[in-house]
Amino acid sequence: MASKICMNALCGAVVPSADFKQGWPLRSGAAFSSLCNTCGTLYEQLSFCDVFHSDDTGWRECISCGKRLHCGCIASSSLLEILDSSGVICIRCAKSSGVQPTGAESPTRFGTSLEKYAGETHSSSLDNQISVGSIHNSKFKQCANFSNNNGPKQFLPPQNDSTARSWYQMKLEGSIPPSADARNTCLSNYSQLTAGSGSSLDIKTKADKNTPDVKDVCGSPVHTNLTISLVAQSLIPHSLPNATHSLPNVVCEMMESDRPVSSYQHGSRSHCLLPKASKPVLTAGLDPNASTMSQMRVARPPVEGRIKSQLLPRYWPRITEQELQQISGDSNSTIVPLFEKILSASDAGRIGRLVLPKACAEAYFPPISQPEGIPVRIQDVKGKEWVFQFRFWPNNNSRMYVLEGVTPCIQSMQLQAGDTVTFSRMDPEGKLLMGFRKASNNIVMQDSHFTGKHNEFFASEPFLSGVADNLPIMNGYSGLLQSMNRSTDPHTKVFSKQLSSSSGDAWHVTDKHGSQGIIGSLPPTLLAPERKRSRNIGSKSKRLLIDNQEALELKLTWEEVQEMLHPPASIQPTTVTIEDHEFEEYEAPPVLGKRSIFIARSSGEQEQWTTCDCCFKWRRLPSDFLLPPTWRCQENVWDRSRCSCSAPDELSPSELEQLLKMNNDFKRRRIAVFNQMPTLEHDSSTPGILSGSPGQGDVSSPVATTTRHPRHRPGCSCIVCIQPPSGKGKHKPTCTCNVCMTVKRRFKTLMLRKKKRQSDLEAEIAQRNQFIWGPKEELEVESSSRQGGRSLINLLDDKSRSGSKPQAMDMDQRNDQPGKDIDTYADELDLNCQPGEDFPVKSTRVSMVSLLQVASRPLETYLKQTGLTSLLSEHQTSSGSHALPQAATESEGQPHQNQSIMLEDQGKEPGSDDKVSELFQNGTEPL
DNA sequence: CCGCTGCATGTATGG
DNA sequence: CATACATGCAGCGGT
Repeated sequence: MASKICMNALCGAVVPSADFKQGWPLRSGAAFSSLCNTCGTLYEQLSFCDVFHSDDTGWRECISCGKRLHCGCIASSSLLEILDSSGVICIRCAKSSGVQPTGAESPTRFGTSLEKYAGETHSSSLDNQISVGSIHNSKFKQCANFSNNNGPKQFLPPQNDSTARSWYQMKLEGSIPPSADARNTCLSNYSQLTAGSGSSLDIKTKADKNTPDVKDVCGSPVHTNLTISLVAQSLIPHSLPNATHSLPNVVCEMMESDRPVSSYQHGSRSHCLLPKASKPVLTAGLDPNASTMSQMRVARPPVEGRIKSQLLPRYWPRITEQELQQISGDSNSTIVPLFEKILSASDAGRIGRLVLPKACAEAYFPPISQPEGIPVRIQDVKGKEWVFQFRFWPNNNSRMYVLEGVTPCIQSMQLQAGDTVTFSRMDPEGKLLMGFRKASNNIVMQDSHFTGKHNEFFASEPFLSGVADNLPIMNGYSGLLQSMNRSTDPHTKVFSKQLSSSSGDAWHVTDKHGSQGIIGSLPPTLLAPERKRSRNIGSKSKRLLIDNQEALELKLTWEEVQEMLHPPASIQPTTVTIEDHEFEEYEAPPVLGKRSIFIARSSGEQEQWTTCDCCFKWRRLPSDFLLPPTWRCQENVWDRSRCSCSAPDELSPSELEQLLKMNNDFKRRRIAVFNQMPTLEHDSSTPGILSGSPGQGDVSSPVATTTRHPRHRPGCSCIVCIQPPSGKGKHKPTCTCNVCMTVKRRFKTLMLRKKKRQSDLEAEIAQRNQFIWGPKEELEVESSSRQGGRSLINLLDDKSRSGSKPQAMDMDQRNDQPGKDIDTYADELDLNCQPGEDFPVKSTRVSMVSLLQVASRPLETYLKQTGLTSLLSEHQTSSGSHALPQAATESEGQPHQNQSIMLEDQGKEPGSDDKVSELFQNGTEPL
C-alpha cells in the first residue's frame, strides 16, 4: 500500500493510500483534489485525466485500434473516449468507424463534462455525442444523513465488493420537492446536483444489501485518503428553509458501483472518491497556490438553472469559498454568488454607468418595465450600502441594462478597468452584495487568447494551470480544444506533452511555425495601436488584453515555463490528422527540463548557462544541450576539468549579476518590443530592439540575445533551429544538409506558387510596373522575405504619396503590418537565406536613395546581382544572399535571429500581394 | 463650455 | 446572422 506525505508542511502526516478497487471511474473535468486525513489539507489537485488512470499507469488502449495512449496528454482527454466503465476508444477510431457507445443509455465519456461545466463547449462534432457524464445515466441508490458538520468528511464506498450493486435512494428534504422534475434536473445537469450554500439537502440513509451503512461511515473519522472536491453551486438555495442553513448541505450522489461513484456535498464542497492517488498536478483554472479547497477559484455556474443556459461563462462567479466566508462572516446568512463582471473602460469611467449583462440583470435584479428603472440598494464588502439606479436602455428591440451612479462606489473600491466586480446575494434577506477583485491579484486573461484566431499566441500561452485564476476550469484543455476547433489553420499542430514524473500536468502547444517567436507569437491585438488596445480593456470580457507590464511579465513567465518542457528525447512523434488538425503524438511523457539562460557572445558563440542543483553555481553548457530536470555540474561532460563545484568555470558574483542583468534586460527588451512595435518604424533611435544594432551589449561581454532562443531545443526542426549560426558555415550549392534542403524545398514551393500567380498578373504587371515586381519577386523567395518586399513597396508607396521620408510612415497607413523599420526587414531578409555568403547586410539605417536604386533595377539585373539567378536555375537556394545588396546598406551588424524568429511568423501573413495589387490598382507610379 | 443623458453604432461573439 | 455590449456622440440643460 503506497503512502503519501501530506504536502502541508505543518502536517506532514503520512497518508496511506486506500486499497481501492481499480477501475473506479469518475467523471472528468473537475477540480480534483485530495485531502490529508490528518489535517484536512488539500494536498493534491488531480487533473481530469487522472480520473481514469484506473490501472494507475495512465495508459489506456483503444479498443478499436489498440493503440496505447497515455492519459494526461491530449490524447487522454480529447482523443479518447470511454465507452463504458472500462472500454476506451480513441477518437480517430470512433470517427472512422462510427463506433457508438453500447451498453449504456448514456455513455461515459471524458473530456467534456468539464467544458460543459465551465460553459466551455467546443464545436467538435463529437461533442454532440458526449454526455455530461455517466451521472446523467446514474441512479441514486443510497442516501446518507450527514447531520453533523464538523470538518471535512469523506464518504467511503464499499471497498469489499467493487461489483456490489447496491441501490440507493436519495431523499431531498426541505422545500425542494423530491419530484421527478427536480431529480431529472439534477440528473441532467451536474452543476445542479451539487448543493451549495443555502441549500438544505438532508439525505437519509437507506442502505440495503451488503452495502456498508453509509451513515456509519460518514459519522466516523475519515477513512479515505483521497477525495475529489468540487466547488459546487447552490441548488435553488432561496427556496430552502432558512433554519437549516447551518446544517451541512449535502447531496449524496450514488452511482452504481461500476460507475461513477459517489459524492456528497459538504458545505459547498462535493467530495468524490478517487480510486487511487495520482501524482500531483496543477489543474487549470485553479489557483496553484491555493492550499485548501476553499481558496480555489472556480467558475460557478449560475444557481438558477434557467439562467445557466443564458449566462455566458464569463459572468459566472469565481468567488472562492474563502471569500464567501469572509463576506458572510459569522452571520447566519448565506452568500449566493450571482455573477461577476470585468469592468470595462466605460464601466470604470467617470460616466458612472455600469453595464450589466442582460441575463444577469434580468435574473438577479428586480424586474423593471420602464427605462427609468428603479433604485437598488447594494451593499459593498465593507458593509456600506449604495443606491444605484437600475435601469435599461432600449436597444435593438432589446434592452441594455445599466447601473447608474456607480462612480463613488467604484472609486471607493479603487477599481479600474480590468478589475472585476462581483455580485452576490445574501439569503434569505435577498440583499444584493457587491464585491470586487483587483486585476493585479487576479490576472485575467480571457480565453480569446486561446482561440484559433491567434494560434501563435495561444500556443505560447501556459497550460500550467491556475496562474490565471479567471480562466475557465481546465482552460488549458478546453482552450486547447477550442483553439483546435476554431482554428482554420490546417497546420496547427498540437504538440502534446505528457506528464513527466516530476512535473505537473502541462500542455504545450506549438504552432506550425514552432511558435517560438516571442514577438511573432503575439496576437495582432497586442501589437495594435495603443488606442485600440486600451479600448479592448475589458471589452466584452472576452478579449481582455493585459496592457500592463505586470501581466506581460506574467505571460513571459508562462512562456518561460513552457521553455522547460521538452518532447521526450529520441522519441519520434507520430503525426495524425484529425479534422485538418495535425497532432503530434508522443508515446512518452514530456520532459520537464531545467531552466537555463541562453546568451550569445559577440564572437557568435552561443552559450547556455544554468545552475548546478548541487552547488547552485552557474555553469556554462553547450547551447544545444537539453537540460534534464535536474543537472549537476558533475555531469558537465563537455568540460570535466570544470565540473567540480569549485570549477573555475563558475560565474563570479559580478559575472552572475551581469548575466542575470542581461537576462532581465532581454526580458525587458522583449516587453519593450511589445510596447514599441507601433512606433518602432518611425523611431530610428531605437533600432536595437529589432535590429540588434550596436549598443545592445559590450562587444567584449556576452550579448544577451537568444539567437537560438530557448524554446527551440534540439530536435526542433524549424528553419531557425536547423540553420547554423549566422555568418558561420558556408554551404555549398550542392549541400544537402537540412538547412539547404529545407530552404530549397521552400524556395521551390514558393517559386511554383509565384509562377502561378505571376502568370495571372504578368501582363498587367509588365505593363504597369516592372521595377516593383522585380524586387518583390525576389523578396518573396522566402516567405519571411516578403515583409522586406512589402517594406520596400511601402516605402515607395509612401514616398509616392507623401513625399516624406519613410520613417514617417504612420502605423495607421498600413496597419495590416505593424511596425517594423527597414532594418528589420533587412534582418529579416537574411533570416532563412543561407550563409553561402557572408551576410552583407545588417544596417540600422538604410539609405532611401540606395533602396530606390535597388528597387528600380530590372528584375534580371537584381537577381543576377544578388545571385538569385542561379537560385532560379539551379534551385540552389543555399547560395547567394537574399538580403538586400550591399549597396543598400550603410553599415554592418550582427545577424539577430531572434528577430528573424518573429519575422518568420509574420512573413506568413497574407497581404503583401494585396499591397502590390492595391498599388497597381491605384495606378500609383512609384516615383 | 461642460457634463449629463439617451441613443446609435461598431464590434465581438455565440448559435 | 443575431445578439450583446462597449462606447461614441448628438442633443440638451446647467453653469
